[in-house]
Amino acid sequence: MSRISEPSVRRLSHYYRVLEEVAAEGKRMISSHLLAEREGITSAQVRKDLSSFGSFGRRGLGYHVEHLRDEIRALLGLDRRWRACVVGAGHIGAALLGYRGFADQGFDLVAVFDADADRIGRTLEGRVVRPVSQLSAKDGFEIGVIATPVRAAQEVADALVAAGVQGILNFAPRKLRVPDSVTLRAVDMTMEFESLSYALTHARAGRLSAGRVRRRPPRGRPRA
Amino acid sequence: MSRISEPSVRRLSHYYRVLEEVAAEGKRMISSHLLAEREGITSAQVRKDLSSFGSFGRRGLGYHVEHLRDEIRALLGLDRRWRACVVGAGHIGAALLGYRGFADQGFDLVAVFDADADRIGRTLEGRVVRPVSQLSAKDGFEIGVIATPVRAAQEVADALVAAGVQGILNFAPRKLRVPDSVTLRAVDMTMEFESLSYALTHARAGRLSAGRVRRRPPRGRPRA
DNA sequence: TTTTGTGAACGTGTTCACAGCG
DNA sequence: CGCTGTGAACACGTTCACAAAA
Repeated sequence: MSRISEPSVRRLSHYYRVLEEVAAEGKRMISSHLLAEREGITSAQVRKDLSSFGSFGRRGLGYHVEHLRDEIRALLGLDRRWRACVVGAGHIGAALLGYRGFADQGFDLVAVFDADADRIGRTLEGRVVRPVSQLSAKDGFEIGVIATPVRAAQEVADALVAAGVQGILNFAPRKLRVPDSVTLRAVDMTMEFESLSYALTHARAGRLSAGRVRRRPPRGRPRA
Repeated sequence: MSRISEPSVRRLSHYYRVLEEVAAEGKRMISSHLLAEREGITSAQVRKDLSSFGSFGRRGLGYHVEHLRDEIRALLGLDRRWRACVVGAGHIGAALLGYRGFADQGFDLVAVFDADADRIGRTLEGRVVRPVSQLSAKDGFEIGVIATPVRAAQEVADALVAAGVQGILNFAPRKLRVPDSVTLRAVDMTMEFESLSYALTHARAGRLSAGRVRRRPPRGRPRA
């Protein structure tokens, strides 16, 4: 297990979901081809990804569903719980706090902060909104989620770093600067809309890059 | 302007934002180096990206801020308005409908649909929630946004396609199947959390791929 | 001199194709 | 035979480095 590419890690998340589904269906083994099919990628890609982490499959048989699922869960760090806080008690903050799926995956959004005096003290999805000035290391947050307006985002990022978070998930449409020791991920909805707009605008002019269409492999046996 | 890569289009969105800021600051010209600095990429990348769309710069001077901004706006298809609808009147739907930024970029979220009888008829961010069964081609939606629970996502995607949308933005954490003629983009918050979790889990073991750190170019003149 | 535009070099991720094992 | 694991080939995106233009 040497250097793992980021796209590979993202695919791991997908494999994990498929495996959860397949496990629920009661299947015991799954082939790289079947795993790939649900994902829209090639079976070679699946095998490459998995083999870069270890030898999880059995030649001639495929992968043991539950075993592989557990291995991936551990690889992704989902076999533990993460303490996270949300900064920004607006619409997005509320949406995040209200979504049960995160807790199911081990992400506990245990606190909400906001700078707006009108919001402080009110309850949002069961958590009392605290003033952002109270953000400190003694709460032991490992992850900070930024759900503020753009103008506040960098300032909040700095505060989160000062509070000792190891990772930040940023929902504000702005590139943030954080020290190398802090991991940053961004969800940029505005950019996604714009990327869609670009694709639609250029779609009829020859289907340029309008959608990352991925051909399924020919599926027949290799010629010659 | 031949084949444009998707990463290149996404960077275009960033350039656009920087140019809006810089234009507001009253600057007339900007160099590829300055554009790159705000973005954390190399100036060569900026020039490559821009030159793949046309010759917008002037050697020795840089790029004219307002002109380049307008060119990119047109390239991204932001010089027009898009009719979009949101399916799913839950937290995420509400967050999207409540965010003014989309309208500012030309995306009009003109309607909300939901399958839940309790929600239908209620008002959400100024729009009356309509039954998802009413979704039809006569509303002329160009873009459909899926903000439903996972289990409903594929069904809703099919309905949107039937209603004639050209593009779909999916917020449900599930791979969707749509015809090639429809462009699909996905915002997967769950995956983003998991990617963060992976990075944090493996961070101390040698800083593998924990954060896509991009070095600024050496900045000195080329040696030799 | 400054800074763009771009072919060439490079690096990285994906696909192929087959050896190896069950 | 079926299917994984993997080196080799390939495709693609990024960076370099320099000629051309202002």
